[in-house]
Amino acid sequence: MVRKDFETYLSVEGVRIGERDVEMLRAIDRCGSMHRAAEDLGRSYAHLQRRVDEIMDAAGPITERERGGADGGGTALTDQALELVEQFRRLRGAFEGVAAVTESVFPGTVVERTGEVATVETEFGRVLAVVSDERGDVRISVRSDAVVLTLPADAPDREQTSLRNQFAGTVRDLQAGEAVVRLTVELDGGTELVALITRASRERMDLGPGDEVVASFKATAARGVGAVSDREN
Amino acid sequence: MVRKDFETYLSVEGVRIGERDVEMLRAIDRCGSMHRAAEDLGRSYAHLQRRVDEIMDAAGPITERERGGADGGGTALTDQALELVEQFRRLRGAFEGVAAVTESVFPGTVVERTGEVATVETEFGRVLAVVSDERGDVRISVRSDAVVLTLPADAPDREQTSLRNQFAGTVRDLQAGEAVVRLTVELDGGTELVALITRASRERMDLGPGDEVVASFKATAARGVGAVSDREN
DNA sequence: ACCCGTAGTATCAATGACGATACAACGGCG
DNA sequence: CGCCGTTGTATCGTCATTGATACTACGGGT
Repeated sequence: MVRKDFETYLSVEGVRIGERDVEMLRAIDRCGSMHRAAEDLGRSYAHLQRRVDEIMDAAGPITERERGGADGGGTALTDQALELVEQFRRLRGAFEGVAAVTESVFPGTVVERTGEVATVETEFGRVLAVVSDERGDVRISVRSDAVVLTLPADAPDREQTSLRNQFAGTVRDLQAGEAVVRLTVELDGGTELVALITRASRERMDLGPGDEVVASFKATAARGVGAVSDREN
Repeated sequence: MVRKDFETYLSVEGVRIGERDVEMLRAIDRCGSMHRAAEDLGRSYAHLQRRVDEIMDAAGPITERERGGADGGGTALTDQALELVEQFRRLRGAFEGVAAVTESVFPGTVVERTGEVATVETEFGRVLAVVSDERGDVRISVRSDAVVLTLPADAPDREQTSLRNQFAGTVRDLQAGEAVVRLTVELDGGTELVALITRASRERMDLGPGDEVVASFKATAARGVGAVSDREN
């Protein structure tokens, strides 16, 4: 089975700060010196030091270094460096979220567009989605953690919310995890849309197979990509 | 300024299929033979062929090849390969969405947790968020494309929807793009939450600075990461 | 029988990343 | 003054990736 995978980077001034760099910065922070950090990570001091300099050149004052003295000196990270590390971890966390989540995919046709947002005709109705530059036939993919379920009686007025895409359906499958429940909702035309909601939400709404629900998602949570084959023959 | 960056992969049987591989597959599809694909991409046939074999070993029948004949033979992609390419593009699209979107970050403290979902105490109230394994002080980051805005009069009943996190606030800043508007909402305690909604949504709801709104987001759209420094001293 | 463009394989060279090693400079302390 | 653990810098060897090159095998046309 294919697994979604990724690598995270923060690019600044042409330098890409990756996982390895962040581990390096954390080791320096932890150890208080680049020598001990290098030893701790099992890598050479020379290249570690050179890499820190490269990052400093691009990203600004990331370290404060002292040499000589009773303890021989040392290197400390600046707050700016810690902020960088934290930003990296937030970004990686967001990517992990994408990689961990299943998505629902269905075909459609772009019928209108304004900038990046397009109206796509599908089997179950019109969907607003982010479509970068394709036109014609596309496949829409909706992150299942972006799908909001509402009981039909309480469905918000379409005019009064930024939740543009709303579709009625019935709950089919239900897989309970430790904290999160994976619900499959069948829309018109038989299209299946997966929604990820917390266990507590499912219990409060008392959802189960056969129940009618309204599934909603924002236009910015739906993305369209075009057909793939450019075959010449 | 730092830019969010990433590389996308699909891993199958220990082989990581990346951007370069997908470009290779598309070139084969486009050109009809590996030789012409190699030339088209400006890379050597030998390694391209070897790489295709590696991917075939891992991912199954990706190509159908013929040699000899009037045209000398050629290589075609199977539907399975096209599906793989499309899956890659969908994944990359999802990552692009994450990288393009701004996020709102605010500090909080984990007060309770069930599996990956934690209740986090913040300046403006309790937030349900996905927190992998941290405890104590964390920073919550909310993707701004996951924030749903509703007019207070029409705010959905908390009990009847899977939108767990709801906070009242007032619109402060408003930056209009071509198709998408970036709204800053000030919550209790002065915390600022950024929401990305379509231009049409903003017009329909007639939102502007000073207006009261309810900002909502799902627990699965909020992620917490722990403090970064493990300093020993 | 030969030609041609393809698939398939083996081998060498260039490149880049990185560890290993060596050495100078620094500065408080005994 | 010399010791020590740092920060810096330069150089060399190793390894992995990949382009370059050369070769064989294939099979339908001419």
